[in-house]
Amino acid sequence: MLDPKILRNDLQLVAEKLQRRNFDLDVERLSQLEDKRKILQVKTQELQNERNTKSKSIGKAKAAGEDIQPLLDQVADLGEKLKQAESELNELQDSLQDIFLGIPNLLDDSVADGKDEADNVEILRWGEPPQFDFVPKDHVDLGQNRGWLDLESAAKLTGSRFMVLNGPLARLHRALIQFMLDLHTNEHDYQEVYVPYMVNADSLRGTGQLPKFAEDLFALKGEHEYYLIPTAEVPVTNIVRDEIIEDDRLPLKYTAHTPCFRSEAGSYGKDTRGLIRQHQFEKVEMVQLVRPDESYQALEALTQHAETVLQRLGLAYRKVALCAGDVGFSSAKTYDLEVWLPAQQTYREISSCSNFESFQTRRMQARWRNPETGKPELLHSINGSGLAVGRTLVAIMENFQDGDGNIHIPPALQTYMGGKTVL
RNA sequence: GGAGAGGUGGGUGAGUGGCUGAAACCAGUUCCCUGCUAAGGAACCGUAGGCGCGAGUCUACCGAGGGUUCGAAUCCCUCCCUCUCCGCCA
Repeated sequence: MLDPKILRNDLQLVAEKLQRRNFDLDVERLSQLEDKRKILQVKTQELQNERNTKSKSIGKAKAAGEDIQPLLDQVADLGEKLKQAESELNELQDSLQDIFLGIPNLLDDSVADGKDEADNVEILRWGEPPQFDFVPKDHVDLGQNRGWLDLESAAKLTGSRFMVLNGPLARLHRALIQFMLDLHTNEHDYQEVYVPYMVNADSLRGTGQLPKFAEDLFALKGEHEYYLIPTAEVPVTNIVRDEIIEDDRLPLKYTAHTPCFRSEAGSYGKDTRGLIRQHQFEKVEMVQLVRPDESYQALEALTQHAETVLQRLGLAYRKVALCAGDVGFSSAKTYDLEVWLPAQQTYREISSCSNFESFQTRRMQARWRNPETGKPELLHSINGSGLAVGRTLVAIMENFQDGDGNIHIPPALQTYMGGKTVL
């Protein structure tokens, strides 16, 4: 959510900035509602004031043993008027809130203009895409040839966009998770957390998935209104919801491995082959909660932490800064890391690292106590994948295959594979 | 699932219809005293919002939402959560 003060005072400016994302803000309607709100709020508060004062004087009169009936008569119709004013005001504030919750974050000035992913800005490339003296297979062929990947069973068990892994591939998948968690906790100073895989609606509102993106989520049936998490970002960031963090605890750096569940509504026909786009996938996530003036520095560092995973594995990748049209709803600035996939002869997203500034923390009232002012102020939140495990598995299979259908295990993972060097 | 207890400001914890936005203590900030890494004293010290150039002033908030009342932290209802005991269980 944007700062309501900016929305009140600089509505026109906000609208202009949002144009960069192709978001049309209904300035007219918003300022009309806002004007109405002001009038109604003043009126309501005046009525409340009147009620409070009169009630107090009734209390005093009663204590003094006076007849309070005349005073009671005075406030006879006040209650009705007040009740109506209050409910009108509530209604108005609810609709303002609905509008506010639907407005995306303002972009950082460094974000380039652009319409879609074609306009993203490449920052760097790392590593050389491998050269093969044979036609490289894709991960589906590689996996199915050895019986490691069983999509038929997954379809039987559940449906499309799920996977069953067997034997060594299942182990490699697990090894990747351990490797990533160890790297971030041992070398990057993150605290590992284990969190629920189901969350309530408040948490999803906090990080921005609700109310606007409900169709991307799996909602549970039953007595609880719970949702499967689409990313660890949701439970981990919401740890600080409604909290005031003392300065000496900052920055908070969390890492967590969780499954992620996405309905992938609206992506029909996209990436239907293989493991690139699944309803359920594993991810190791990094989340930081930092002082506002440190958040862009933290974004660079966090992105670097994700890059380190790729570098240690020896996977070629490129880093791109998303353009205005491609940055997500809640983010002010986003870097994507894209790993080289030989079968597709292209770079594919494997990590997304964003600075949300105070967009999420305002929704969840996550604050810190600024020692300079002594006052609670909003934190900034940063997160990024480090990395998406399923896609990393795909990248390893495809990049480290040989002509005989073997997968060579990167040295960094070998200790996690019991010393094995080849799958 | 059954029985009971409870949810109050950054923390601990009083408060059972008006004088309580909330005692006291701890933490914090400022000042005083003290010639020294101690101790003592005083003042300030919740969050959000409205109006006002401003000093200021008004409103809301005591788990959440309803209700009763001129008036609710306090009474009633529903829900959520925590703790204790019993049952069940990976």
